[in-house]
Amino acid sequence: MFKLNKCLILCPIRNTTMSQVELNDKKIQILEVAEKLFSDKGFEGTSIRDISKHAKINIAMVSYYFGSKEKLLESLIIYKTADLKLQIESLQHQNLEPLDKINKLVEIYINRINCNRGIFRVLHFELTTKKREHSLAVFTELKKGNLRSLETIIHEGQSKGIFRKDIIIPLITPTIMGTYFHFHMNKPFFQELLNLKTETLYNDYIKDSLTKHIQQTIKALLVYEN
Amino acid sequence: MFKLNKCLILCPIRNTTMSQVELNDKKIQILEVAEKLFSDKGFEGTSIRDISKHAKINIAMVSYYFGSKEKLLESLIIYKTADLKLQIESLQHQNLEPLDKINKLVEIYINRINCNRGIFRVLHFELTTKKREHSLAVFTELKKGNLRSLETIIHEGQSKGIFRKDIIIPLITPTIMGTYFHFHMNKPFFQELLNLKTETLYNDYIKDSLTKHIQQTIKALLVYEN
Amino acid sequence: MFKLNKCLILCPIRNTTMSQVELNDKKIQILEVAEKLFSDKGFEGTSIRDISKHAKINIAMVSYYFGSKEKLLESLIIYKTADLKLQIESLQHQNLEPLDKINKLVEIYINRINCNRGIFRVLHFELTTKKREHSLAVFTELKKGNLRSLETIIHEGQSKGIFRKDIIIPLITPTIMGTYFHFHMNKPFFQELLNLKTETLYNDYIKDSLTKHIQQTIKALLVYEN
Amino acid sequence: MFKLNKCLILCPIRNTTMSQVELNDKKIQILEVAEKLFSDKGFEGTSIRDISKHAKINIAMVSYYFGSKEKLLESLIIYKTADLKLQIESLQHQNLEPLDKINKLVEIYINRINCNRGIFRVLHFELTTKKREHSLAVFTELKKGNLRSLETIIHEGQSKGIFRKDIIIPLITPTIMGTYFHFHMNKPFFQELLNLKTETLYNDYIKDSLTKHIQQTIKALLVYEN
DNA sequence: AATGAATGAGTGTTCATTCAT
DNA sequence: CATGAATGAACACTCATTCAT
Repeated sequence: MFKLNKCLILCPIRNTTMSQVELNDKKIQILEVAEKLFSDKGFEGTSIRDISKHAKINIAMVSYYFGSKEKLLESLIIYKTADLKLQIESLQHQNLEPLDKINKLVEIYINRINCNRGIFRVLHFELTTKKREHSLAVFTELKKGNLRSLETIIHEGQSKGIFRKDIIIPLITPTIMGTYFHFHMNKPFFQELLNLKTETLYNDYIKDSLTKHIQQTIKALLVYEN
Repeated sequence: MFKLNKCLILCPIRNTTMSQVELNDKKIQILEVAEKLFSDKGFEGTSIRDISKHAKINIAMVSYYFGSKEKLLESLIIYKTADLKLQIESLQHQNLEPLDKINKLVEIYINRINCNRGIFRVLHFELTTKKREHSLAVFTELKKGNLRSLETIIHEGQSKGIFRKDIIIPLITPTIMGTYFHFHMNKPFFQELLNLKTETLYNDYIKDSLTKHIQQTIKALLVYEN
Repeated sequence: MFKLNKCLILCPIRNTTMSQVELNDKKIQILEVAEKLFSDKGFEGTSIRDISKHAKINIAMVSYYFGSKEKLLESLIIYKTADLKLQIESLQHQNLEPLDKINKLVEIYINRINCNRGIFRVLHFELTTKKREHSLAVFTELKKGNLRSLETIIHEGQSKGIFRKDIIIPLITPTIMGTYFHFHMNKPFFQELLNLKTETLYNDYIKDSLTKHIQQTIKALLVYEN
Repeated sequence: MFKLNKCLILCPIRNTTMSQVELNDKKIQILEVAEKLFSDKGFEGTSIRDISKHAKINIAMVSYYFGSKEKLLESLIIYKTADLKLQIESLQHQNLEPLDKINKLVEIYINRINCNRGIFRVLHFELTTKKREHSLAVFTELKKGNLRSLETIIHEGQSKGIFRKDIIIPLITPTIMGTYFHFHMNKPFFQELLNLKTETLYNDYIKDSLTKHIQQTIKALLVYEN
């Protein structure tokens, strides 16, 4: 329960005014459905008819509201990534030890991604496809910002003598995010292996064990000296 | 040069007889083209027309040879994953220290995946889609086998007192593989960030710096004591 | 300058009350835009969206004002052909020699059609389509009236012994109008051929050379004896 | 009967090898249907469904055979205009008086256009639309060639002192063709007016009276001196 | 054994029109 | 009175697949 709340707080706030398109309830409904279907079946594997059926709206509404299927994807990405950046940035101004900041950062990352599985899946599936290199700009900016935040924290730890210096900082994010993604991509495999039969068990495992594993891994990498 | 050879040796041997379907040159040609296109544009984003055009074969050949587009994907997976398992298994019988075995294992993993980028991308993109949970069996067996090999090595290190014991072994593979995948999925991002303008530079970075980063990370995780 | 004025005088007077529909400024605006677009791209090739965009009105206005796209076309034809008939009729009561009357008639015809290129194009393109045989009534009446006027003049000339008698009067109008239309339908061809680079040059050519050619042709036909 | 034969002889020979696309029977069937429908309802007013229904072929065949609806139109134009030029050219080498040549030319023109009503309607309707200026090239060349033939004949007549010299030759074609077109465009009007109830009567009127009217007109224009 | 021809189902999109406000 | 939102039908076109040869 507590965790669920935590997640909701971190999830993107609905109906917030967006820079590009106004979002009424029906648009949001379409976006939510699209996120789920794109995430489940991929962009090309999802037809506008699918979306309209699940969202219980007329077929023509998607083109009417978003212009095209492609633009729907763009709107979806903008909508869902709108407030992703902020929390990481705020972290570096908190009064915490570098290691605690890193642990916190990992927790935020995993929690945030896990709450937004759908869109992150889309981001990874569709944006890395050569066809759609274009919509990548927003996502790239997000990654750059996050990397800068991470660098600030690690440099702080390095100058305090806590973190070792022979590490490649840009490769730390792949380790954090990649561990989560690889785990989640192989969800059925790990559900069977680790006996995580229900969604709740699976989610709890991510929030507890997996998060802890990643924190432990990053800590070891940053602190351990040969 | 040396590395390229190494890679070629590890890559799946062409024309090897397969259990299910006989592969003549034309079938292989189709499979190779399919791998590239599926990897670039996804399964749904690739049409049989695309494949037949690139493979310079008749459009009806794909259905004729493989039965359907879906079955082409299955054949592709079987074809490309056929000899993936063997080398990891042989590792545990080599006369090496546990840590060296781990380092070797990471190297083999990354090298193998990197040589087979295309099919791994397909495996991650298409097999994790709900639509195609079915073809997963082969892949699952592979993962289980690899996990057993890893466990053997780590248990050896643990019983020798070299590796710590409070680690979750099944989560180590996600860290190894996930780091690579996340890096590769964001190829354009890292190419710009790390100034890896050419394919050669990019590949060398993976084989040197990225592999070393993962080895360093896993080592730290296994060896470091709080 | 003089000719331009002349043209304006002959053009349909705006805001005149019509029998069937009242025309406010917005309706007229729509009609004018519709004429241009129908003329340029055809009836089927023009969408209500096009019209509403160019006329800067709401998309629903067209259906609201005119009932349907089809009825808009009808309204357009009625609106634009409303005062076409009058001037020809008045001609026969003027105190002129038959040949001068014919010359005058040709001039009026060509000038009038040229001033109303748009609607005449629509009349020829869309009304001759089997789909829309129905709206033809107005146009037919117009043609009948004009033919009667022409007959009166020619009969006058024939009874005066000026015009030959072995001519088929109803075929004279096709020669007059057809020459103009065929010229105008091949506008780009003749603009290149006759070096009529600007709109002004093109219009002047019609008002001078083309009109004279038609007058010369009709005169020869009427007067020449084998 | 005789006239029908004459027409058939002049009409484009089917199944003749074409430069660009091979035409099998089904393609020709589609082209014939397309010609009729485009002629009746315009290009935009005709849907691929219409064509496929009338030609009793699958909807997909049109795109399959011709690539697109637009390209179908192009193929149609090329197919139907392929052999239009030749006959006019051959005329100037015949041993005839200039006036007879002109009469012959008018007869050929009218006969040819009348036999190919459908395509000429398309040529005039669709090619003069701004949208499709592109496919015009073939047609333009045809017109230029025809104009040159006409000029040769008239110059011959002028140098022999038979034809007057104060005429604008390029405007003669509009008079010939335009008279026919305007007559045909107003087919229902003239059918009623001239009591041409059947198709045969209508066609005979064109071949006799209309042709004679045009010949008479052009002769008068060329020969008559003020 | 291999393929060109053909097809029905499905794609994303645009259409003219309606209707509640 | 006027309009933004919404809709079902139709659009051109592409899809994977089949089948006669």
